[in-house]
Amino acid sequence: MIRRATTENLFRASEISTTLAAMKPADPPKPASGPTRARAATLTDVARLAGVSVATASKALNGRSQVRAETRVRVQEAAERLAFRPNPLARSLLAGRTGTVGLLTSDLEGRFSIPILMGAEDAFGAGRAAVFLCDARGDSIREQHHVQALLERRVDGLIVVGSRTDPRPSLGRGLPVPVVYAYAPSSDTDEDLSIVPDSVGAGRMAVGHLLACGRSRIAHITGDVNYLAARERAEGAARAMGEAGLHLLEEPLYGNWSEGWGRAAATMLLDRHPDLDALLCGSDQIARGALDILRERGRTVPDEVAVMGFDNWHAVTDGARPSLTSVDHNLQEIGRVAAQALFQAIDGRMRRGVELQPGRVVIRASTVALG
Amino acid sequence: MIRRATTENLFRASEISTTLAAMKPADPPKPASGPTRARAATLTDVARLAGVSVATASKALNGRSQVRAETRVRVQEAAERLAFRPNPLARSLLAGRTGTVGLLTSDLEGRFSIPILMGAEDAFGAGRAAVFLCDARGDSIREQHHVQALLERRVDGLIVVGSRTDPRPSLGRGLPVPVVYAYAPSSDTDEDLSIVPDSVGAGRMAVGHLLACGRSRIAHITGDVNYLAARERAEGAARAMGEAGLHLLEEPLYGNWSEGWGRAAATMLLDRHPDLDALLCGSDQIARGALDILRERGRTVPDEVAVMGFDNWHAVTDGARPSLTSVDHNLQEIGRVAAQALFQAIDGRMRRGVELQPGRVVIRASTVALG
DNA sequence: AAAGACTGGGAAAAGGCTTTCGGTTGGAAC
DNA sequence: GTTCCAACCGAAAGCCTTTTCCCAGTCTTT
Repeated sequence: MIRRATTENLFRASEISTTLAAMKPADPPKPASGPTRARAATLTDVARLAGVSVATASKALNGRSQVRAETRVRVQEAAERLAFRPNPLARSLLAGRTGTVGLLTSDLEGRFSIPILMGAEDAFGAGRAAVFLCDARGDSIREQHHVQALLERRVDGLIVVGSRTDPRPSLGRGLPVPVVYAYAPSSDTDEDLSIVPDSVGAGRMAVGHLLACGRSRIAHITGDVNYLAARERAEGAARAMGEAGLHLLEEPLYGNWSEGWGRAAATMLLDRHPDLDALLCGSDQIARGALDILRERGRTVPDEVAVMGFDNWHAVTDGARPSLTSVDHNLQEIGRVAAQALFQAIDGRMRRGVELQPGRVVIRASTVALG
Repeated sequence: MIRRATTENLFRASEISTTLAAMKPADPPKPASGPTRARAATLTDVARLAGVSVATASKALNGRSQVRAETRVRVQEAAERLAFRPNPLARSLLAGRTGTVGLLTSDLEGRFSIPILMGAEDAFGAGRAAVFLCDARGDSIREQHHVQALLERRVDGLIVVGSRTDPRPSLGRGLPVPVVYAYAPSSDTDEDLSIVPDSVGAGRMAVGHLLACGRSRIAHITGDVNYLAARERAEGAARAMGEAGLHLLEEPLYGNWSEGWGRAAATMLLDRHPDLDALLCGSDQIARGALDILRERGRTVPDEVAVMGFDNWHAVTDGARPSLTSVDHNLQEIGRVAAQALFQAIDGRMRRGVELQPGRVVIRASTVALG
């Protein structure tokens, strides 16, 4: 059966939640008219089938030592037969730990959050913790709300993923569980742990690659000056030039992160420095714009001018002509490291401060050694 | 403090998990050396402070009728004072429902999953359910594994998000909780519910827009023929032409989803049909490639040739010259509808079959009325 | 042979909450 | 003065698992 959505079933989620406590106290809601499903086997069932007490059954299944081997086998077989799965609710009610963590993103749209989230999900999955995903959509009220909801659910810890590398307000020191900040560091650097990309290092690394290609007349176009990432990459680039006894052709050109700005800035630079032999662009999109202008002006890439970007965004780098060399920030690794640090913190070994994760240069066709 | 990652703390998550039950039965693990945190207030605390029994406290806070108004207020104030939050573990242990759902994606990288996930997360958040995120990375073994893990956690339902609109294997009929498939429909259309984009309708809609712009010599370049989405959009496009008493200039050109293919196909088409006045491209990236060729050939867009794509991927549409008209599949809405349907299913009102969600044309500068 | 040391196993408590059911009160009805 | 009925409240059971503690054997020691 194929049905097309009509207006009648296109209503919003807000209408779903069962009407909340009106003014008048109401008595038990209708007795769940849903189909009765077969009840899952409990430890009691297993114990009965194996002919032992629940205590023994528990010990047998959890590998405690006070059980005879033969009894253990009998219990295990019983558990197998009944497809018994211990109820994690009961288990964590007792243990105080739930084996869950909260992953709080500020905006899922941002393409930077996703790889981090993947890395974290991966690490947690391997460590047998489940991840609650919450998206605050850049709204701090909503964020606060989600934090409360997660704490009520007794998560064992939180990872807060930002969408920019600029410091963000800390969730505060009073939380009952450890928190790790990823990508966007917490402003409370003394107390909190943050895992962030090494932007200065990335800038340095990029220039290093261009220098290694024999380029020396290098200009830098980058994005919004209000982004710490832009300023730090520029700083790293300038330092790397300085250490080689060189200077950028001129001060970095700040603008925004768009292709349009890449085109505009590249046009200006080509007019002012017709002899430039490399263009370092603050993002792949800016680089993409610059590439378009270079082709229109008849400057061959990479022979006459080498071009590189940041972010290693495949959709952009691979479609470019020629394909674009770019600095990858290893975001997935940031997610993994954050998850691993959170595990440690939950175990009582909390690290603090800001930890920088190195990036790497991914070489494609837009850069090549001179001559 | 700022630290740079060194090899010693760059180890993998797999090393984290505490060594699993070796052959020899082992006794209780070390007694959690973590710092002791202030215990959260329980219902018992509230009851004591309010001078009532836990039973009354529970009834007062849950709006049951058997409580005097004055007593209720006293309990509420006590709860307030202690910042009491009911422990959801205890609550759902009793109720059988956890208020959690599993969101199973096949690949987080795919940019199609993300908006769906956002829509679902949004709807669930509004309905006060928490979302467990799991990424199967396109591996069915891993998927099975995650399903088991989610069921063990007693989720109330599952949403399975695919990365292509081609049907995918059903998780099966034996599951103890309802499942809704989003984007990729289940192959078991009789039993399962799937919410998918209306690709035929999208193709029809696109051609409709071009016809409305007064175009009639229209060609269609699209992606991989193995993708149902490609074939269905082409079908919709062909039908819309037929209904207008027209035909596409030639059969749809299938290739892949890249800019490179867009350039190659556009080149061929311009050679064969120099008089074409519109190019319908199966993805924004393909359209982007086509735009590049048109500009290089000196054909003005949109005056001479109108161009449009599918997916409404902002990063691509906005940077294009001129900005690209595209069909948006309303993926976020698909996520929302799926979440809402799952809620209903959990309440015992399960829908079945395949439900199509309509897309919409987002008009930008690459299409305009002729003359 | 008596005392101690293990071993295997069970009873019971704990964890926090909801719900059932029975008991108490005060007032209205007879 | 009894009977009945609400309204209100509390004791206790139940959800499912883990852990502590104790008991009954069995095996070593002197």
